[in-house]
Amino acid sequence: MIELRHLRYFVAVAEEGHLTRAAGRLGIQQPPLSQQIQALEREVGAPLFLRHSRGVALTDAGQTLLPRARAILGDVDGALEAARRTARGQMGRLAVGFTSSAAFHPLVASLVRMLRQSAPEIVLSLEEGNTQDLIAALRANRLDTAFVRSPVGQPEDLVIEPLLSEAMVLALPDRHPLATPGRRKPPVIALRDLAGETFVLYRRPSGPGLYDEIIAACRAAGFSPHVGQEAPRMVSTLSLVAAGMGVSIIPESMARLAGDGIAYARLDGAIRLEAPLYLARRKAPETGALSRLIDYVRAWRPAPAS
Amino acid sequence: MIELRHLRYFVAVAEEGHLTRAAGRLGIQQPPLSQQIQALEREVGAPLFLRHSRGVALTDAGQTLLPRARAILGDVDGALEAARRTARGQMGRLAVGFTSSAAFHPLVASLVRMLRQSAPEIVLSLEEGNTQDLIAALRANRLDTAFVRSPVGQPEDLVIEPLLSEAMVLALPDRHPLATPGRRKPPVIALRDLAGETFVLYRRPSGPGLYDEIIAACRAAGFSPHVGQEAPRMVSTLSLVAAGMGVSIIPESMARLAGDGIAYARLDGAIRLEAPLYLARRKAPETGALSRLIDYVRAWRPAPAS
DNA sequence: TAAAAATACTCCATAGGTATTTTAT
DNA sequence: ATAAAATACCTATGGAGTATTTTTA
Repeated sequence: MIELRHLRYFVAVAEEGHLTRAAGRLGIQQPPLSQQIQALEREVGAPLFLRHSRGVALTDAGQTLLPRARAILGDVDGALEAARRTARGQMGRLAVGFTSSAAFHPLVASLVRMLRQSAPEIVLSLEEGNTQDLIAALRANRLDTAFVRSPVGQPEDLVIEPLLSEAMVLALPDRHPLATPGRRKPPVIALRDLAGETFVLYRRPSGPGLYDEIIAACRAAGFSPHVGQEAPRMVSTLSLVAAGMGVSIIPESMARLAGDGIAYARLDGAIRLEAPLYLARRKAPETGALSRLIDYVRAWRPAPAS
Repeated sequence: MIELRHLRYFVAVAEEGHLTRAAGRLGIQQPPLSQQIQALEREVGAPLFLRHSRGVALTDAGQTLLPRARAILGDVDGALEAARRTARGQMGRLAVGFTSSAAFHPLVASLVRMLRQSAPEIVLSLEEGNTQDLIAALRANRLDTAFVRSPVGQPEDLVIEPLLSEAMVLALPDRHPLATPGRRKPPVIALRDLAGETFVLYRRPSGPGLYDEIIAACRAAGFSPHVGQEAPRMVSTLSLVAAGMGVSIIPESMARLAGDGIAYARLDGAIRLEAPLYLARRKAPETGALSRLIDYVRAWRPAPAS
């Protein structure tokens, strides 16, 4: 059975044109080298060298083999090095999912920037979806990790790690009486002032979420909100708000989506409305690129002036 | 030091997802396989498999390595097979030289056709030159073999093997009184009828050759030929004949170059004028493609109706 | 508890070392 | 006569085998 040793020895002999010198270079004696070359020739079924009294020269078969042997030895080194880089998280593929609202968070944007820059050999595939779908994709190994907004409990096979929590803000049509377009800083509005408003809210397909929290906060502020429209995705609420269908309460990071026709206001209420961000992943030991991502998002802090 | 064995075992384990099953497939026991995989992981510096209680699964590093390992194992097989094909003369490169007069011989044409057809992986390089240059190129390893017309003695380092000998024919301008354009078969002309003609002859840069033979044959026929022009290459004599500068005596195979303005005639004389064809090569053991060529030209016989 | 991998040890095949012979110029 | 490769023989590393333990679901 042929081994890399045979190819290493063959290349050395071809380069030296001399068994004894090649043996020296390889750190072995001439007789075992002679035997290994003979074993290789037996495997090939034809001589690779012509024996002269001043050394050896490649036969045609040897000339054919030499560049291929060199390439194989280089490929082996390259393959091992690629595996090492992958283990170090400098290479590989990483499938990251996120809910539509997380897509606008500066953490996600800066993560992508960091990976592109410091580990360009990582093939990043980003996938947007609702929390349900993302969790299913994680379980099906179609994603390595996902940024989600709802805790989803703590399933046996997954780790749902809280990363940060951000304030929620009020989004309202810019022609709305509560919007004050002239001002630089967003106004602060008390939650109870929204008692008469129509709300446009994102509702998770199943289970509790921000929806329930918002309802609860309004109740605590003394009114039961009138929900005029429920949106299937958090981004769609913004379109509906811009269209004047009502007001909405959204994570602060989405306010950077300063689309036409929308104004934002800070909220003041009895219950502070917070939108948490979680990182979900399988319990299986994180590998390479993923642990790099985890390290990064754990250490991440919002840029001071943003 | 990593060996192909490690890669073979790695691929088997990756494909089976199970050390014990992979060991069965490889015809070894599980413990040594476990050790070899560990040795590979030590070499890589990172685990390639995640051990579960139902088998093993590839890590990211393992996933990176797997296609590369497969490619390497395939390349090794391919390299050995290429060497074998080269040894069999089905592959490789072959540099063949020939004098300008041999270029038109059907043997050379059929040789090229045979190689193109039955061994397309042989890269043929053809080079034309005078005998001197061809011999020098052979010695300098720039050619593997050459078809020449003059014996050049039998140098120590070369083998000059006679292949065949062909009749020489008379080439004369087609308006010449001896030319009889109406006839299908070339006329037979006695050498002594050329006593009054002007000859255009190819003369080797050094040493004797066809030139001397032709002069000798004319003398035997009772006259000393009047040489009007000497040409540096045999093909050039034909141009000169076509231009009416005189008549020439050329190998039969060149008569197929039926250029405008030239007629051919068979010769009858006291000395039969023959043009031999030799194959020259180095004494070094012929390899692969060359021995294929040699076998072919030795066995070659002119096609019956040509 | 069961299934699989890892460890501990033993053995032997063979890579590699030493001494010598053969070969080719 | 010399330089190099091949052969013969010996040694010992490590690959593979057997028995057992450890690990994890």
